[in-house]
Amino acid sequence: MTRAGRQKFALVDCNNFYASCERVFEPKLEGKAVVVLSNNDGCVVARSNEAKALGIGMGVPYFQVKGLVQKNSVQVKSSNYPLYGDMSSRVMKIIDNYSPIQEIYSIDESFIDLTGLPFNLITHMQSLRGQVKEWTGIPVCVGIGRTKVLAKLANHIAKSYPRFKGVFDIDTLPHQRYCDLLRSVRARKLWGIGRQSSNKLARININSSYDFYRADVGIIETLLGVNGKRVYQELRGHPCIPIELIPPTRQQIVSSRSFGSDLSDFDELKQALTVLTRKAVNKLNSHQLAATTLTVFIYTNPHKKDKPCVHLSKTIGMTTAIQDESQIIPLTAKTLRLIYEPGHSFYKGGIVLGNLTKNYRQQDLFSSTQNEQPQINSDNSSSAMQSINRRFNESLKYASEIGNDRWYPRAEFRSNRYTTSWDELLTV
DNA sequence: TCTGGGGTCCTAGGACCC
DNA sequence: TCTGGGGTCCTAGGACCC
Repeated sequence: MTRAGRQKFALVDCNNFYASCERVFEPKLEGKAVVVLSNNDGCVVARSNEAKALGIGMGVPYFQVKGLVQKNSVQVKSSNYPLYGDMSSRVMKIIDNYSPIQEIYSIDESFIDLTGLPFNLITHMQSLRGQVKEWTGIPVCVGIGRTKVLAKLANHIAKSYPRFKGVFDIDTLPHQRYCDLLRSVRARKLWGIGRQSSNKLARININSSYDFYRADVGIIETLLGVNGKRVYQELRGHPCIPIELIPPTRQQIVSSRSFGSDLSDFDELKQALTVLTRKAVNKLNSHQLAATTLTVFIYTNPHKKDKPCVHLSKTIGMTTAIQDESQIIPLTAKTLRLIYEPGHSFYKGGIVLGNLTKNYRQQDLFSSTQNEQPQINSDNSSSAMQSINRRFNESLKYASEIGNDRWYPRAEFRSNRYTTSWDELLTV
């Protein structure tokens, strides 16, 4: 028996989020098959229901479904992250009004804590759903359960069966019906059971969520480790994964891209990596963090079987944490120089700022301020540069950022940044 | 021709400590 | 001859998520 004060979680998940965002600003897409592509127009990362029905899979390379897309006049969009990010924050703000505790789990998902709320939860969540739709145009579904894994599963059911009108509480099922439901859902669908884990489970004849539910906990832990055990316990109604009220401080910041064209030339690579470094540093500063490691990497295309697959990377450590672009950008160039090998065509590259700490000034034990050239006050010059760039739309650049734009990712089907750029407002 | 980007956590193994 | 036990920290790789 569970103890009194049983918890209650809801997962609010936007339906086909990127595709839905595109529809808000282009209503003629309503009812049509829509797909949204990843950066560089590489893969399909979002599909409307109509596109799913055509058999366009999640994550498939775009070129593989181009024929299908043309034959069925599927509407294609490049991804437009400024737009999705802004729409996301609007949706999240509304959700926040429906519970005292909200965890923003991803760009299109929120967990909220409904424990002890004096409402009919189904009605409460129906009105959330209605308000998000009315105020933002984004359709959402809500799954309710006494653990996060169960709320996730309930959300899957809410999305799959229209008769629930977008809200489903899995705890309302009698035990027998709950077992029937588990039998109809593959274990792979459970939150936390990925491809490798489901393959391992299949080898001992665990295929459905019900098989998983009925399995021995010791076997699950041996096979899948503590994470698998947590999923197992949560599926049985024992909460193991708490709501994260405060987002944990991040441990690393990654900025990487696959390039619009393969790059061999050192200066072209340096240009691309400089721009990516500045993106990462902007993020670092916006979180008020500083980094003590920098990783630079460049890769050749692993899908080209006729050429060697080359992964070049190097991590360097700093004696003091740094957060200034005038320090980090030259380090990227220096590190790239160390790893660069001519003669390869690199299709992707990037940098990682790691071992992040709160941005406070720590003295370098090994540098003496005496007998040293006075340091240029890089702090002031780059903060001036940053404030100019904030005001004038990134108009100041480092010389090493300028060159040709061959590296720039493709985005053939990009919609406007309707909500974040004055030049790109929707005109009616 | 054409295959994303950004994260986290866990585990195993090695180096090192007393 | 006979070679413990317990711990930390770091790193690389794997797995998962959206």
